[in-house]
Amino acid sequence: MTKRTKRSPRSSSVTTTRAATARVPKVASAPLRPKPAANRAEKSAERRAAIVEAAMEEFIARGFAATRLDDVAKRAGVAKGTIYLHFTDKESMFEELIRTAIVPLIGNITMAPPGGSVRETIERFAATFIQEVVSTRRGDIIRLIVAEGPRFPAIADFYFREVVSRGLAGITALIQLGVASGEIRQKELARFPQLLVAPAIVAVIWQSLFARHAPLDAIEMFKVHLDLIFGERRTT
Amino acid sequence: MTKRTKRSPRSSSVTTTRAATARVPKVASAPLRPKPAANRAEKSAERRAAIVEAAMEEFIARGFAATRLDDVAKRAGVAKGTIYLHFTDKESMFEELIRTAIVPLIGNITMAPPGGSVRETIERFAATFIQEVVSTRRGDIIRLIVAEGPRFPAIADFYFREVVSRGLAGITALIQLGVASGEIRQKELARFPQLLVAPAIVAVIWQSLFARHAPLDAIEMFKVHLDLIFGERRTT
Amino acid sequence: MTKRTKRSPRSSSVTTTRAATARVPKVASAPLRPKPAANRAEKSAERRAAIVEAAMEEFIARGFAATRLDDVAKRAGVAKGTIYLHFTDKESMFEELIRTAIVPLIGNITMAPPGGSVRETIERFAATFIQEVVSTRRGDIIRLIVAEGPRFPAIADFYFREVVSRGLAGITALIQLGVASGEIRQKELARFPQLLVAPAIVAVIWQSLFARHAPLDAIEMFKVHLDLIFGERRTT
Amino acid sequence: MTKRTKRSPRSSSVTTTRAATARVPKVASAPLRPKPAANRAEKSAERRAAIVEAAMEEFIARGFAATRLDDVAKRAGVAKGTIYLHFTDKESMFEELIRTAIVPLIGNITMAPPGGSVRETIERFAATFIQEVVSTRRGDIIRLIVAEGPRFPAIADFYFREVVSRGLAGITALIQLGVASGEIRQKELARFPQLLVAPAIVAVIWQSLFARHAPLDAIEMFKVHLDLIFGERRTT
DNA sequence: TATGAATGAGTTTTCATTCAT
DNA sequence: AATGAATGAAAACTCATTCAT
Repeated sequence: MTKRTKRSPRSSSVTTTRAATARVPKVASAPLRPKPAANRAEKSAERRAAIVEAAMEEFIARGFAATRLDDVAKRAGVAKGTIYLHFTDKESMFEELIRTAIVPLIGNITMAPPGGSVRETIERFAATFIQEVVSTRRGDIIRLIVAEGPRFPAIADFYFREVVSRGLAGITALIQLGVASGEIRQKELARFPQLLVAPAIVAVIWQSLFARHAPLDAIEMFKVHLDLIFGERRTT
Repeated sequence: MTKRTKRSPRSSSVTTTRAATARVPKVASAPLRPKPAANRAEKSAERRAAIVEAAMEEFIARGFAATRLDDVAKRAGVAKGTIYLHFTDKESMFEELIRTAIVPLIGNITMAPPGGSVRETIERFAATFIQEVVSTRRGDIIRLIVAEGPRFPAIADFYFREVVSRGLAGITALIQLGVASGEIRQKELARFPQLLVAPAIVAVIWQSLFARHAPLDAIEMFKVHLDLIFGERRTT
Repeated sequence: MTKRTKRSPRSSSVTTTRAATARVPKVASAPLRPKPAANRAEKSAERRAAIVEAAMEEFIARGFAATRLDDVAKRAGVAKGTIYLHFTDKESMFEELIRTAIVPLIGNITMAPPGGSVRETIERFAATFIQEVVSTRRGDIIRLIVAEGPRFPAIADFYFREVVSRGLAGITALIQLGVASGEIRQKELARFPQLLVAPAIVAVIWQSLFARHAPLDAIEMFKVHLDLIFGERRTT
Repeated sequence: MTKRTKRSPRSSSVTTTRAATARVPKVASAPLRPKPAANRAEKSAERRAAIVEAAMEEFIARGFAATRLDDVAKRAGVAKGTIYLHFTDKESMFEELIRTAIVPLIGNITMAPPGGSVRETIERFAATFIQEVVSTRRGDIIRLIVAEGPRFPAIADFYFREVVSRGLAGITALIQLGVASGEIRQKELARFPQLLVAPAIVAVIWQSLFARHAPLDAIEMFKVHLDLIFGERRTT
């Protein structure tokens, strides 16, 4: 993107739609049919999923510019040309990948069931987030966005719009709930919902950069963080 | 190799004038001219500085892999080959840049004068950090480290050793001081000094990714953060 | 990397015709067409052969260091990148070329049919060698080995192992045969089989360096040489 | 040479002259004056000799194209620019070097004192040649000429004119002398004086390519060779 | 004269993209 | 639809040559 002079029409909306419909849950799909008897569409979808999976791994491991489509194809078990049957080019592939990657995240986030106290809700959400994101490959996606965001404004924009602003809105609501119920003393916290998630972000970064030097217990850290906000906790 | 065409005479249209202006004794010449006419060593140092500066800009803007040394040279106003007089190759240039970039950061961190309460000390340090790092180009260096760290383990290692572990050690000491003096109620905080700096990290990331969508008052956010740790502040 | 401008459509002006001509079952297609239309594997082999041929010419004409792969590609009628589909890099290409170049030589050498006297056998071999090597491009390969050997020890090693030591062993055997049969009086010759081939080597060198100043009748020279060894010959 | 488009006037005659007058016998010059008190001209001559010496080593080790003037300068202990005070460019430096390198060889060759039988004369000459050339760095110069000759026709021409044709003429005369005196039975040998020196050439090549695999006693080999020509020798 | 930093054309190598099969 | 050989623009790196000091 940075330097590309003329970009052929990429129709990001179309591409995104395609991604949404094509994306087949990798593990769940297998049992549906006996392996060999997959039809055209299914096979194509499988191939696409393999490419997406492989590309994700490579992009995470090397970043956008250093990733070779050759490697992606090899890892996905398809020919290089096949990638171009599913994606316009490397750049749009990357953008689409990042976009589709966060779909499940949003699902989990908004799915947070509302029962119990505000602290419990947040704790539950945090536990999920840490287990699903910080400790997994998805954390690397966040790092990837941090890494490539400046060069892919479209991604930063999309991410801000679809994830960050929504997520922070939800957190703000929770904080206000907590303030109203007296669980949270610091009213000002609602002005900076980022403060609530900051330890999670730091945990994500820590895992990919420094985990091997000094492992970090993200859950425990987050609990201490919540103690700062809600006051000393009683149990573990 | 054998193919090179003869080099055409460079800019100096009148070669004969050389004899007139040149021939100044090396060492004695320095005092003769005031500022603009630097000697060889100085000029070389200037060039190197220009390369470092230009490379920093390019690396920050594009990341390691997507940065072209051609562009670095152009931006620095030197020839491509000149870069190789100062750095072995692109990779070691990058590593050296990252390393030298944090030297001033360390300076500022360790320079923190010890007067006043723990909160005041931290507040002072945070203000400096935010002004000097979050709001400047140096914040991008942190983002760059986050972005390229996994591909440059040497950098992550160096950074952990020289900056992170030292910084966290200092912060831990401060926290323990605060706990001892009663300023900080949460003893557990000392186990996770990352919590103290998390908002600063988040601010850095926010600035480079989302600032244009929603500006963030990092200083104010940090104050609210400190209120969580030290209890409600009195003044603004 | 990110900078690439979109590739303009290559030579094939009418892309639509592709659908008509394509879609032929891979394996079955071969017999359909006679000679000019080679299949993929054949075409690749042809290309490789063209590269080998072109590279040989260039290496012989310029030596290793001064040869440009650009020229090799141009001469072979392929794109620069195509070379790298067949060879790892310039150096290994050179080494492989030299290695494969001598295979036919070895074939000819060992193929020497055993009939007649020792002198006749040697004469026959020498005639073959001179016709096939000294007077052809292959002689230049020998000169190339002499030229580049010191910088490519692997080549010198290989050549010594596969060609020189074997060839000299064979010659030694022949000499001993001749000594035993009384054809050769000088028993000591078996200690220096190099003496037998020395004129051929000198002829090779002479051809590439001095032929245009003074042509050399290698065959006649070799006959005189054999007269020294076997005694005066009867006919011319 | 091969590709160079425009060559600035190199005035090879002038250059050669310069070389002839500038060339100071390296070892003999030192005792003439106490080391530190060398004057301008002497210093310059010393520098030039150092460059010639260093260049020779490098050219022999790497060939023309692969030799870097940087390395030559370093080895000679001068600055890179200094080379250009003595030589027009790399190419003319190479040509001049090759030319001046054989001057002492010619000296030794023509200096051969005429006493004794033809065999003795040749034996004496061969011994000198093997000791002075085959076993020394000068043999590599011959190999260098073989290696680079085709790319430097001027060198091949010069060498043929100044060394080869003269040398062969001398050898032819010797052979005719031997034939006349009855020492040599093979009259035809005079038609191919190359046969006489072939073993020496082969020895030179063998030394640089295969000596480490199988050492070759060049003197002994040459004696056997002479036995072929003159008949069995009596003593060693 | 000597120096060596600077230059930039030239060379090797890579890799996104195309297209005949 | 899938393949993967072929392409060639672009990028890293080299090094002969220049020239200010």
